[in-house]
Amino acid sequence: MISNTNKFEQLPEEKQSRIVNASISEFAEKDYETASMNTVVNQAGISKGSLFNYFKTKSVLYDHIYQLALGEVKLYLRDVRDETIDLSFENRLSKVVDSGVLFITEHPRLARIYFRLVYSGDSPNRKKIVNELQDMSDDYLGNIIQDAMDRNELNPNLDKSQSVFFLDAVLNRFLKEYHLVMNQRSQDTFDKEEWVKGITKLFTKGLS
Amino acid sequence: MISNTNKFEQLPEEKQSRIVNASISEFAEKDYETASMNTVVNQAGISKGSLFNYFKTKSVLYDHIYQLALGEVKLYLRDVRDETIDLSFENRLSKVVDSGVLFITEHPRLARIYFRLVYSGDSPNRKKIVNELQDMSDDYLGNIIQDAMDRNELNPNLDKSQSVFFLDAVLNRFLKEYHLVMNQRSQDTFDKEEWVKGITKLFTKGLS
DNA sequence: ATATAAATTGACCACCTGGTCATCATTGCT
DNA sequence: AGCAATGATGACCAGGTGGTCAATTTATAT
Repeated sequence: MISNTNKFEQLPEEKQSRIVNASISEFAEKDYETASMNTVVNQAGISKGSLFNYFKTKSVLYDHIYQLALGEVKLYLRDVRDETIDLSFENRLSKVVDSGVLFITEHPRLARIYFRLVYSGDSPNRKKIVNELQDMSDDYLGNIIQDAMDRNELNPNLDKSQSVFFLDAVLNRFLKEYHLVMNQRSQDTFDKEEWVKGITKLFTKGLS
Repeated sequence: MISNTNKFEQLPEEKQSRIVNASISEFAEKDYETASMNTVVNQAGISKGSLFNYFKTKSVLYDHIYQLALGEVKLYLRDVRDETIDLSFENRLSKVVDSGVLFITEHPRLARIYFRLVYSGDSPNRKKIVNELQDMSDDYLGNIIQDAMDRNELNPNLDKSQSVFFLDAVLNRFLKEYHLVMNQRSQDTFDKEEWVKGITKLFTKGLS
């Protein structure tokens, strides 16, 4: 018995997914402190003792769910990175936004957990996790910017880490807004292409 | 007895400020659900019954504190708007950042409550409050951008609301980061001027 | 079929929450 | 001084929390 989640991973898949599903829903709906283990066990249709047998504490369960979400995000990021190496900065940026939008559409609850995590919440290990995400984003966007600088699409004398910060800020905020609009089911008034154009223009030419 | 907080406002100022102080600390440290009225009464040195006499519910107390914070923010915004009407977009932006930095420095706990509120949290009336703040920001930054467009400092064909969105995203994220760095007392490595320069450059000329 | 081991259960625990209200203390008025 | 009214108190309440564990069910091996 090496891993904490070993007991859980040896469960029949159907039971696993019932538990994961219930946990995702609960952690998406309420923040860490407010999320209830009782709700999880009821929704999953298992007993409380079992859940605490599979995951020693609430914090361990949260960590498991978070790792799932992170893994999923990484898949999307890897894909879009590989598929856009040869594109211009503008086109690449556009694809990155698309990928974020797609993730939110396909995994709205995971997106919600993500936004909860980065934008506040008192999840355990929050600092560690946020730093981890920050490093990932810095690395990811840093590469895209560096490539564009190498091709003279962006000013090669840029403060790279600052530029990454700005890019990250705008992308994250945009995706957060998109997530919100999606959840309110009023996406009709939301012209994604117009926004993508605006973002790329801002970063290439500014507002003047 | 018209207002809900009337009883509270008739208290001796010293007692009022003890209660306000304790409340600010508690709501700054924990989010709404987790913040404890017991902690507030202990810290303020009053009895529980009294607190619930002054503020009928936790939510009413929170609202009172939030209104205080909002009022304070508005003072800063009004000041910087009035003082910078004649400045160029760049200089004006710089002053806005300065003002935000000053607010965070002088009211770190209120800033924390603010960030908690906008970036997540399940405060009561959250949606209403966030919309209120959003409108305020839209109005405020919208004016600055409009002025710059009128002077041909920014492209007059800009999508204004989009530009406001971007500006708001970057400014907020920057201030959030600044607030974080301040709280870790490691501001030595933080070159504010360099960041202000970077922000104004991004919005005027982009990254190329 | 039986004995053993492993998995599952839910009543139960100590603790904390927002909120109440009978009781007591203080004040102001005559 | 005595009375009334108002203010302050904290024990108390119902309800919820994360977590435990003796007892029971289920699976395995012979």
